[in-house]
Amino acid sequence: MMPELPEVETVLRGLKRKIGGMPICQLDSLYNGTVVYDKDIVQPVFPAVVNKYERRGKYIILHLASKNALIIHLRMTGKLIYTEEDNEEARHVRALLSLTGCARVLFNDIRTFGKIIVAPVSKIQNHLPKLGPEPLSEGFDAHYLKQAFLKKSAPIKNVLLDQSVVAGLGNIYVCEILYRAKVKPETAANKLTKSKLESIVRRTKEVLKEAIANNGTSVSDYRQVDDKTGSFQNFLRVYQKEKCSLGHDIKRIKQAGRSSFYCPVCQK
DNA sequence: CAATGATCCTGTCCGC
DNA sequence: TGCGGACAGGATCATT
Repeated sequence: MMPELPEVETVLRGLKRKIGGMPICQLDSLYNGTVVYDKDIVQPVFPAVVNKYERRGKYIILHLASKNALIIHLRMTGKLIYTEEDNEEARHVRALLSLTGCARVLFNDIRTFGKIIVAPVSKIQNHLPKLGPEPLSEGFDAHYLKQAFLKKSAPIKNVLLDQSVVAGLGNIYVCEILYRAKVKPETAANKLTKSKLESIVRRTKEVLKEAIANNGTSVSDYRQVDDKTGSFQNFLRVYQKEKCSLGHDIKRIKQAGRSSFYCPVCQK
Protein backbone atom coordinates (compact mmCIF):
# COMPACT_ATOMS: atom_id res chain seq x y z
CA MET A 1 0.00 0.00 0.00
CA MET A 2 1.05 3.59 0.34
CA PRO A 3 4.35 4.63 1.79
CA GLU A 4 4.06 6.05 5.29
CA LEU A 5 6.82 7.24 7.61
CA PRO A 6 8.70 3.91 7.96
CA GLU A 7 8.63 3.27 4.20
CA VAL A 8 9.75 6.83 3.39
CA GLU A 9 12.51 6.55 6.00
CA THR A 10 13.64 3.25 4.46
CA VAL A 11 13.70 4.76 0.97
CA LEU A 12 15.64 7.78 2.25
CA ARG A 13 18.27 5.53 3.86
CA GLY A 14 18.47 3.52 0.64
CA LEU A 15 19.04 6.66 -1.42
CA LYS A 16 21.72 7.79 0.98
CA ARG A 17 23.46 4.43 0.71
CA LYS A 18 23.21 4.19 -3.09
CA ILE A 19 23.74 7.80 -4.14
CA GLY A 20 25.84 9.03 -1.24
CA GLY A 21 28.03 11.84 -2.53
CA MET A 22 27.69 10.89 -6.20
CA PRO A 23 26.59 13.88 -8.27
CA ILE A 24 23.10 13.96 -9.72
CA CYS A 25 23.61 15.00 -13.34
CA GLN A 26 20.14 15.32 -14.71
CA LEU A 27 16.44 15.13 -13.86
CA ASP A 28 14.06 14.14 -16.63
CA SER A 29 10.29 14.31 -16.38
CA LEU A 30 8.53 11.57 -18.34
CA TYR A 31 5.01 12.44 -17.23
CA ASN A 32 3.39 15.83 -17.32
CA GLY A 33 3.09 17.20 -13.81
CA THR A 34 5.39 14.83 -11.95
CA VAL A 35 8.31 17.27 -11.81
CA VAL A 36 7.44 20.79 -10.67
CA TYR A 37 9.89 23.70 -10.71
CA ASP A 38 9.71 26.64 -8.34
CA LYS A 39 10.10 29.86 -10.35
CA ASP A 40 13.13 30.91 -8.30
CA ILE A 41 15.35 27.84 -8.71
CA VAL A 42 19.08 28.59 -8.53
CA GLN A 43 20.77 27.91 -11.88
CA PRO A 44 22.44 25.65 -12.72
CA VAL A 45 20.54 22.97 -10.76
CA PHE A 46 22.74 20.09 -12.00
CA PRO A 47 25.22 18.55 -11.68
CA ALA A 48 25.09 18.72 -7.91
CA VAL A 49 25.88 16.42 -5.02
CA VAL A 50 23.38 15.86 -2.24
CA ASN A 51 24.77 17.39 0.91
CA LYS A 52 21.86 16.55 3.18
CA TYR A 53 19.34 13.71 3.16
CA GLU A 54 16.27 14.67 5.13
CA ARG A 55 12.81 13.27 5.84
CA ARG A 56 9.91 15.36 7.15
CA GLY A 57 6.71 13.39 7.63
CA LYS A 58 6.24 11.53 4.36
CA TYR A 59 8.41 13.96 2.40
CA ILE A 60 11.95 13.20 1.25
CA ILE A 61 14.09 16.33 0.95
CA LEU A 62 17.41 16.13 -0.85
CA HIS A 63 19.47 19.27 -0.29
CA LEU A 64 21.68 19.87 -3.32
CA ALA A 65 25.00 21.68 -3.31
CA SER A 66 23.51 24.01 -5.97
CA LYS A 67 21.40 25.53 -3.16
CA ASN A 68 18.33 23.84 -4.55
CA ALA A 69 16.41 20.96 -3.04
CA LEU A 70 14.43 18.06 -4.44
CA ILE A 71 11.24 17.66 -2.42
CA ILE A 72 9.83 14.23 -3.18
CA HIS A 73 6.47 12.78 -2.22
CA LEU A 74 5.67 9.20 -3.22
CA ARG A 75 1.95 9.47 -2.42
CA MET A 76 0.35 6.04 -2.90
CA THR A 77 2.28 4.15 -5.52
CA GLY A 78 5.54 6.03 -5.95
CA LYS A 79 8.80 4.11 -5.86
CA LEU A 80 12.40 5.27 -6.15
CA ILE A 81 14.44 2.44 -7.62
CA TYR A 82 18.19 2.55 -8.05
CA THR A 83 19.53 0.68 -11.08
CA GLU A 84 22.61 0.30 -13.21
CA GLU A 85 20.85 -1.80 -15.88
CA ASP A 86 19.67 -0.28 -19.19
CA ASN A 87 16.63 -2.46 -19.59
CA GLU A 88 14.61 -1.75 -16.49
CA GLU A 89 10.84 -2.08 -16.77
CA ALA A 90 9.92 1.45 -17.87
CA ARG A 91 6.16 1.36 -18.13
CA HIS A 92 5.40 3.52 -15.12
CA VAL A 93 8.57 5.53 -14.91
CA ARG A 94 7.48 9.16 -14.43
CA ALA A 95 10.87 10.75 -13.82
CA LEU A 96 14.50 9.84 -13.98
CA LEU A 97 17.47 10.98 -11.90
CA SER A 98 20.70 10.33 -13.80
CA LEU A 99 23.84 9.75 -11.77
CA THR A 100 27.28 8.75 -13.04
CA GLY A 101 27.60 6.25 -15.90
CA CYS A 102 24.57 3.96 -16.15
CA ALA A 103 23.51 4.58 -12.57
CA ARG A 104 20.04 6.05 -12.32
CA VAL A 105 17.17 6.39 -9.90
CA LEU A 106 13.80 5.68 -11.48
CA PHE A 107 10.73 7.40 -10.10
CA ASN A 108 8.13 4.75 -10.83
CA ASP A 109 4.55 5.70 -10.02
CA ILE A 110 1.53 3.81 -11.33
CA ARG A 111 -1.09 6.27 -10.17
CA THR A 112 0.92 9.40 -11.04
CA PHE A 113 0.09 11.24 -7.83
CA GLY A 114 3.71 11.46 -6.74
CA LYS A 115 5.71 14.66 -7.15
CA ILE A 116 9.28 15.88 -7.35
CA ILE A 117 9.48 19.58 -6.60
CA VAL A 118 12.67 21.46 -7.46
CA ALA A 119 13.00 24.58 -5.32
CA PRO A 120 15.67 26.72 -3.70
CA VAL A 121 16.62 25.43 -0.26
CA SER A 122 15.48 28.79 1.10
CA LYS A 123 11.95 28.10 -0.17
CA ILE A 124 11.49 24.50 0.99
CA GLN A 125 8.91 25.56 3.56
CA ASN A 126 6.76 27.18 0.86
CA HIS A 127 6.29 23.76 -0.71
CA LEU A 128 5.48 21.84 2.46
CA PRO A 129 2.04 21.91 4.04
CA LYS A 130 1.59 22.60 7.75
CA LEU A 131 3.04 19.53 9.43
CA GLY A 132 2.71 18.43 13.03
CA PRO A 133 5.66 17.09 15.04
CA GLU A 134 7.66 14.05 14.03
CA PRO A 135 6.12 11.13 15.93
CA LEU A 136 9.57 9.79 16.86
CA SER A 137 10.68 13.12 18.32
CA GLU A 138 10.56 13.97 22.01
CA GLY A 139 8.04 16.72 21.31
CA PHE A 140 5.47 14.10 20.40
CA ASP A 141 4.12 13.22 23.83
CA ALA A 142 0.84 12.96 25.72
CA HIS A 143 1.00 16.59 26.71
CA TYR A 144 1.24 17.63 23.07
CA LEU A 145 -1.67 15.40 22.06
CA LYS A 146 -3.80 16.69 24.92
CA GLN A 147 -3.63 20.26 23.63
CA ALA A 148 -3.69 19.27 19.94
CA PHE A 149 -6.92 17.31 20.51
CA LEU A 150 -8.71 19.98 22.57
CA LYS A 151 -11.03 21.04 19.74
CA LYS A 152 -11.00 17.79 17.84
CA SER A 153 -14.26 15.96 18.16
CA ALA A 154 -13.59 13.86 15.06
CA PRO A 155 -12.75 10.16 15.50
CA ILE A 156 -9.20 9.52 16.72
CA LYS A 157 -8.57 7.50 13.54
CA ASN A 158 -9.21 10.54 11.33
CA VAL A 159 -7.28 12.91 13.57
CA LEU A 160 -4.13 10.77 13.60
CA LEU A 161 -4.24 10.74 9.79
CA ASP A 162 -4.18 14.54 9.78
CA GLN A 163 -0.59 15.47 8.88
CA SER A 164 -0.91 18.85 10.59
CA VAL A 165 -1.50 17.04 13.89
CA VAL A 166 1.31 14.51 13.57
CA ALA A 167 3.46 14.05 10.47
CA GLY A 168 3.98 10.72 8.78
CA LEU A 169 1.20 8.38 9.86
CA GLY A 170 -1.04 6.71 7.27
CA ASN A 171 -3.88 4.24 7.27
CA ILE A 172 -1.96 1.06 8.05
CA TYR A 173 0.04 2.35 11.00
CA VAL A 174 -2.87 4.21 12.56
CA CYS A 175 -4.87 0.95 12.54
CA GLU A 176 -1.95 -0.87 14.15
CA ILE A 177 -1.29 1.87 16.70
CA LEU A 178 -4.91 1.99 17.85
CA TYR A 179 -5.04 -1.78 18.17
CA ARG A 180 -1.91 -1.88 20.31
CA ALA A 181 -3.12 1.09 22.36
CA LYS A 182 -6.51 -0.67 22.81
CA VAL A 183 -8.34 2.41 21.59
CA LYS A 184 -11.48 2.15 19.46
CA PRO A 185 -10.94 4.13 16.21
CA GLU A 186 -14.35 5.82 16.46
CA THR A 187 -13.61 7.47 19.82
CA ALA A 188 -13.68 11.28 19.64
CA ALA A 189 -10.09 12.48 19.97
CA ASN A 190 -10.93 15.04 22.67
CA LYS A 191 -12.65 12.39 24.80
CA LEU A 192 -9.55 10.29 25.29
CA THR A 193 -8.17 9.97 28.82
CA LYS A 194 -4.63 10.91 29.75
CA SER A 195 -3.73 7.25 30.06
CA LYS A 196 -5.05 6.47 26.56
CA LEU A 197 -3.06 9.38 25.15
CA GLU A 198 0.07 8.07 26.83
CA SER A 199 -0.63 4.66 25.40
CA ILE A 200 -1.11 6.07 21.88
CA VAL A 201 2.20 7.93 22.11
CA ARG A 202 4.10 4.89 23.39
CA ARG A 203 2.58 2.53 20.80
CA THR A 204 3.13 4.98 17.95
CA LYS A 205 6.85 5.13 18.64
CA GLU A 206 6.99 1.38 19.16
CA VAL A 207 5.23 0.43 15.91
CA LEU A 208 7.17 2.94 13.81
CA LYS A 209 10.52 1.77 15.18
CA GLU A 210 9.65 -1.88 14.58
CA ALA A 211 8.48 -1.09 11.04
CA ILE A 212 11.65 0.85 10.22
CA ALA A 213 13.74 -2.02 11.58
CA ASN A 214 11.85 -4.27 9.14
CA ASN A 215 12.29 -1.93 6.15
CA GLY A 216 8.63 -0.98 6.03
CA THR A 217 5.39 -2.69 5.05
CA SER A 218 4.82 -4.04 1.53
CA VAL A 219 1.12 -4.78 1.15
CA SER A 220 1.15 -4.07 -2.57
CA ASP A 221 3.22 -1.41 -4.34
CA TYR A 222 5.84 -0.29 -1.84
CA ARG A 223 9.42 -1.36 -2.54
CA GLN A 224 12.81 -0.39 -1.17
CA VAL A 225 15.38 1.38 -3.34
CA ASP A 226 16.77 -2.01 -4.37
CA ASP A 227 13.25 -3.06 -5.49
CA LYS A 228 12.89 -5.52 -2.60
CA THR A 229 9.82 -5.65 -0.40
CA GLY A 230 9.84 -4.60 3.24
CA SER A 231 8.87 -7.22 5.81
CA PHE A 232 6.70 -5.52 8.42
CA GLN A 233 3.57 -6.87 6.65
CA ASN A 234 4.43 -10.10 8.46
CA PHE A 235 3.91 -8.41 11.80
CA LEU A 236 0.64 -6.55 11.19
CA ARG A 237 -1.95 -7.41 13.83
CA VAL A 238 -5.22 -5.92 12.52
CA TYR A 239 -4.75 -4.31 9.10
CA GLN A 240 -6.44 -6.64 6.56
CA LYS A 241 -6.65 -9.37 9.20
CA GLU A 242 -9.62 -11.65 9.96
CA LYS A 243 -8.80 -12.40 13.60
CA CYS A 244 -6.85 -10.57 16.27
CA SER A 245 -4.12 -12.35 18.24
CA LEU A 246 -6.69 -13.41 20.86
CA GLY A 247 -8.92 -14.93 18.19
CA HIS A 248 -11.62 -12.25 18.09
CA ASP A 249 -13.15 -11.29 14.76
CA ILE A 250 -11.65 -8.10 13.31
CA LYS A 251 -14.21 -5.56 12.23
CA ARG A 252 -13.81 -3.41 9.12
CA ILE A 253 -15.48 0.00 8.87
CA LYS A 254 -15.17 3.09 6.66
CA GLN A 255 -13.82 6.28 8.20
CA ALA A 256 -13.03 9.40 6.19
CA GLY A 257 -13.21 7.27 3.06
CA ARG A 258 -10.67 4.75 4.29
CA SER A 259 -10.88 1.28 5.75
CA SER A 260 -10.34 0.95 9.46
CA PHE A 261 -9.61 -2.49 10.89
CA TYR A 262 -10.07 -3.01 14.60
CA CYS A 263 -10.97 -5.53 17.26
CA PRO A 264 -14.29 -4.62 18.93
CA VAL A 265 -13.36 -6.74 21.96
CA CYS A 266 -9.82 -5.51 22.59
CA GLN A 267 -10.33 -1.86 21.61
CA LYS A 268 -12.57 0.22 23.86
C1' DC B 1 -11.66 27.02 12.44
C1' DA B 2 -13.59 22.13 12.04
C1' DA B 3 -15.30 18.55 9.35
C1' DT B 4 -16.76 16.40 5.24
C1' DG B 5 -16.79 15.20 0.39
C1' DA B 6 -15.04 15.31 -4.31
C1' DT B 7 -11.00 14.86 -6.97
C1' DC B 8 -6.88 12.91 -9.05
C1' DC B 9 -5.27 8.07 -11.27
C1' DT B 10 -4.64 3.05 -12.77
C1' DG B 11 -4.32 -1.81 -11.65
C1' DT B 12 -6.87 -5.47 -9.53
C1' DC B 13 -10.66 -7.98 -8.24
C1' DC B 14 -15.53 -9.33 -8.08
C1' DG B 15 -20.08 -10.33 -9.82
C1' DC B 16 -23.01 -11.20 -13.60
C1' DT C 1 -14.52 -14.51 -21.67
C1' DG C 2 -15.60 -9.86 -21.01
C1' DC C 3 -17.28 -5.83 -19.08
C1' DG C 4 -18.76 -2.46 -15.62
C1' DG C 5 -18.06 -0.98 -11.21
C1' DA C 6 -16.04 -0.93 -6.66
C1' DC C 7 -11.86 -0.42 -4.34
C1' DA C 8 -7.18 0.98 -2.92
C1' DG C 9 -6.09 6.13 -0.50
C1' DG C 10 -2.63 10.88 0.56
C1' DA C 11 -3.16 15.38 -0.03
C1' DT C 12 -5.61 19.33 -1.84
C1' DC C 13 -9.42 22.09 -2.69
C1' DA C 14 -14.25 23.44 -2.19
C1' DT C 15 -18.19 23.48 0.61
C1' DT C 16 -21.02 23.55 4.69
